[in-house]
Amino acid sequence: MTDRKTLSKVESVPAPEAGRRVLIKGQQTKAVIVQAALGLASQIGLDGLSIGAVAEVTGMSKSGVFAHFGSREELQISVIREYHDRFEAEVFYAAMQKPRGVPRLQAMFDNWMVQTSAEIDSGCIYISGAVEFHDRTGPVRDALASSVATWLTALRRAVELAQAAGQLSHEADAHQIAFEIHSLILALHYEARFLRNPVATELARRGFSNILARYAAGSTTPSSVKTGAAKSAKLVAVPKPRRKTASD
Amino acid sequence: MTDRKTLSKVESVPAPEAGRRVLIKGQQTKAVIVQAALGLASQIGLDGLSIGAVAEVTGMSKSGVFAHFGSREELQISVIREYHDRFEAEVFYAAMQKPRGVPRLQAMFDNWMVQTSAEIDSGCIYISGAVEFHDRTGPVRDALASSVATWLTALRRAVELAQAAGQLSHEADAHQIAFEIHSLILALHYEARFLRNPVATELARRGFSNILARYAAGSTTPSSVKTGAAKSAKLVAVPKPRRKTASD
DNA sequence: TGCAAAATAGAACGATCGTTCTTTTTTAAT
DNA sequence: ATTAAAAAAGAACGATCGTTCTATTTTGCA
Repeated sequence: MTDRKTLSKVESVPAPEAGRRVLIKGQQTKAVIVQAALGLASQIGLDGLSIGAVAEVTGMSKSGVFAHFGSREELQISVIREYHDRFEAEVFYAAMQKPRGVPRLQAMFDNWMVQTSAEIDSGCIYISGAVEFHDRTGPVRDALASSVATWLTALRRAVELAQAAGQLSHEADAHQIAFEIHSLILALHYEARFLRNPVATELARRGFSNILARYAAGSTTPSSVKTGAAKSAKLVAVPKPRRKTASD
Repeated sequence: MTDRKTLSKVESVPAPEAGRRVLIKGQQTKAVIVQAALGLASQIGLDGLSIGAVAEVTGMSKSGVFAHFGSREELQISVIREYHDRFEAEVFYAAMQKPRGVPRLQAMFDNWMVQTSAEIDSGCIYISGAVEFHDRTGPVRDALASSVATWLTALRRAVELAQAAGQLSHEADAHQIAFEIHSLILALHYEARFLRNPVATELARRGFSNILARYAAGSTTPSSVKTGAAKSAKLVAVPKPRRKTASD
């Protein structure tokens, strides 16, 4: 039940139909707790997230907070779900409104940059969590890895759609392009947040432009990007087998 | 005293000349402790490094370990210095034997890849430490940031030398190229260590090849070269006072 | 071989943590 | 308004942490 995968806002409220007594107060405060916990976890990490700190922030008692989750792990997982939902809404869904191809890919990156730029101050649990749960096992790690993998898969699919639309060349594997995009975000976070490099944001943006230019369909030189849906005359090797691109 | 900067193996042993009684036993066990502590910190992070764990690994008592450092922070700083020295020897100095330009830059990246590949199992305190000490202050963070910044500066200088030698174009700023190289290493670590992506190493290598190809002098903009000692236009990062940087 | 200094061990401290148990307060349907 | 369930508080537990203090052992020069 750790899986989040795609959109599934369901399950949040246990549906008051069957149960005789339905107290919604618990769900409300639970939501408040999760929001506060996400704020804390972003700053000090999922691993450093303590129930006592959450209690202090929300003005509750430790046991009061604890009762809503039954364990710290469950609280951590709730935080991951909350972050997943927010990220999905603000980065993924927002970009899905753009037409397939480079425009959508560009929107994904732009939204991701906005998100990451905000996280230069607040922190990012996808990045801190990766470090904290490197070689651990258990439901928290699974929830985190699953959530990240879902997003990276969506990113790669956007690259594939851009290739299918003839806007990016098939010269490189979609995995390669997605990897390079991901790497820019990681470097932005590292250099801006830790090293306090004020130009990191610009470096990341330029890096993305370089990637688009390099893989622009039909251009061997990164001089221009062809936005037309021209069929790419592949000058270079390896025509990739097409994949069933789950349409939208 | 937190600074490490360039090579300076001095200071490790307090020089037995003046002191009347010199017991070297302490230095020996201290070195053993630091090595063990580095091994532990690589796995669980600098922040998770506990004196009790180090004591258990080395077969000593907590207070016995503690006495060598006086505080946990000092132990952490010793670990950072140890890592810095190893990294410098195996990645930086080893590459400095190659001729300036692309060969040296390639060697730096190759050595870095070897180091990072090994750290997919063991962990890397430059990466975990960055997450743990994001928005903290104090000597530990300073030591860590200083050490990382020193290496990234060396990397950027290698890029500049390759540009000066006419092997890389001046189309892009050296900061941009160094940033993109750094980003590949970070993504390799993230995807290989956390997401267990088995092809991450290959993706990173190919990414570096792409960078070299993109910025190969004469490929896109045949901006011919100034072989003179190119003055680096500094726009950057970490305003540190310059130090005697062994020219080469 | 003595002997002081250095190195190490051992026990205990206050603090914080997640968790459990018990008690009190609040909620919402009757 | 009554009342039982749900929500929240409060106190206490065992464990772990960094650190301090006091003994004990080991070291290396005289």
